[in-house]
Amino acid sequence: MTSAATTVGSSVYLKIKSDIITGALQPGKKLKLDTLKVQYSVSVSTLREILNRLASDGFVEAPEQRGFLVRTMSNEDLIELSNLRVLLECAALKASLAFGDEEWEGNLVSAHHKLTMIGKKIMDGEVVPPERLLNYDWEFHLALARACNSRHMISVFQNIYEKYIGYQLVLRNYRWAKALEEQQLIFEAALAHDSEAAVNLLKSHLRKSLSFSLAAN
Amino acid sequence: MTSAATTVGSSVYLKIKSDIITGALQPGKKLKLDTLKVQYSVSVSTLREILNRLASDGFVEAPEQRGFLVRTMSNEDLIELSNLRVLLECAALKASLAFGDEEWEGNLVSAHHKLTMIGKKIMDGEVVPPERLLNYDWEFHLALARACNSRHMISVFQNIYEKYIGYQLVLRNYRWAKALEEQQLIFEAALAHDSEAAVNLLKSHLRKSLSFSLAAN
DNA sequence: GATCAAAATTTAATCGATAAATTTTTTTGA
DNA sequence: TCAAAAAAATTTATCGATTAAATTTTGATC
Repeated sequence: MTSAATTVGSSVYLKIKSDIITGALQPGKKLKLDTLKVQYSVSVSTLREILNRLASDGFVEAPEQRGFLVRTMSNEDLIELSNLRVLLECAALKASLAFGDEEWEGNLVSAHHKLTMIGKKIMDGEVVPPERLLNYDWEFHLALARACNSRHMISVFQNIYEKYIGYQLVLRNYRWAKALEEQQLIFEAALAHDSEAAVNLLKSHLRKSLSFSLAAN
Repeated sequence: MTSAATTVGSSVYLKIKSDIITGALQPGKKLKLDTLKVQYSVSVSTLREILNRLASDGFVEAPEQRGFLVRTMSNEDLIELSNLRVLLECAALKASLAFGDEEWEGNLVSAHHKLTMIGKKIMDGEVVPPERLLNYDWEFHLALARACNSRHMISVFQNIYEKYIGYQLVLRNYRWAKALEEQQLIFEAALAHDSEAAVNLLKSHLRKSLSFSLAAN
């Protein structure tokens, strides 16, 4: 999801963020400095830098004078994040379809192919680490949005996506088969440069994904 | 724009952020730890926590292993931020008009009144600190969006607004008269619960504001 | 005079220690 | 027995110092 890091600070940042997204660090959990210090082999100062970043990102809450805790996520939050995702991702997709060139299409085909491959493996009962699948899911959705010509848009979208996705990662049996079908249709509409169809299919995909998560709760 | 802070960390955070927005710390400027440490009377560790937060917020760039610098802003950035503002603020306004109750309207009337008052003072040639005006501008736009029932939406919107507004703050003679007229019309349409008109007026206001900033560059 | 390498300097990243605040426990008095 | 106050323990916020990396300067060579 992000590139390799060279400093202690950024590698532990990525690790903790990933641990929050995957649920290894559970929502609401108190993040005590002395404990984390040992767990991640890092000093308090560096740890505090990391937790401050994560607080700004919205993965950690930081009530004044009483440390840090993993952000909690209500159904309300999930709905809000999903709505934001629809708003941002649909706008980005529309722009991508307007601006996208060969470079963009090539990247999209590649991302779709990888997602399909790993999807088949899962359907065949093969054991696949969930982070791997999530990564391909992200790459596909990023590929759709990428040609929108707006770094700021992509950056906001990525943050919202990451916050949203944690919820689904916990669901052990997500509706992978259905999701893959829907993504296939989005892909085809995008390649055909049928903007309206692609946007509607994406919107519907995201809404169904939300309903499933809410129901499975 | 934000409430008072109790710790050294958060008060200096607000100060530095404000200094970046107002241009007291100029775009591209290297933020050397030893220098800032003295300037803001704070230790390196606390300073680094602050700069990490600002980096996540997008006000500061933090290239690996080479410290921090104030983020630069190209015309391209300004256009992207304006487009995002249109997308987010219009969606929020539409939702506000659907959900908004008496509480919301009362707050909006108050924000509009304050903005109008200070606008008149400026037109009369009175000297008003730009941060004050900016604060009222923010309060008005926040009041429009507030009833959208989405904390996440408001939080993203605020971040984009703050990044965008820095540009205009530098312009000593902004088109205040015109802007106030436009905001008056938006206000009236919002109170009349004319969703389509309000959204279109807001969109047009934001586009004109962008054009002005680009031309004045 | 230009180019590269090595040394010196500056700057950033990381660490452990102290001070300030919060939370928990114990004590005291009704 | 309970509640409030005081004391102790834990935890956070802040600081200064050390280590490591990047940048600049110097000096040697072509």
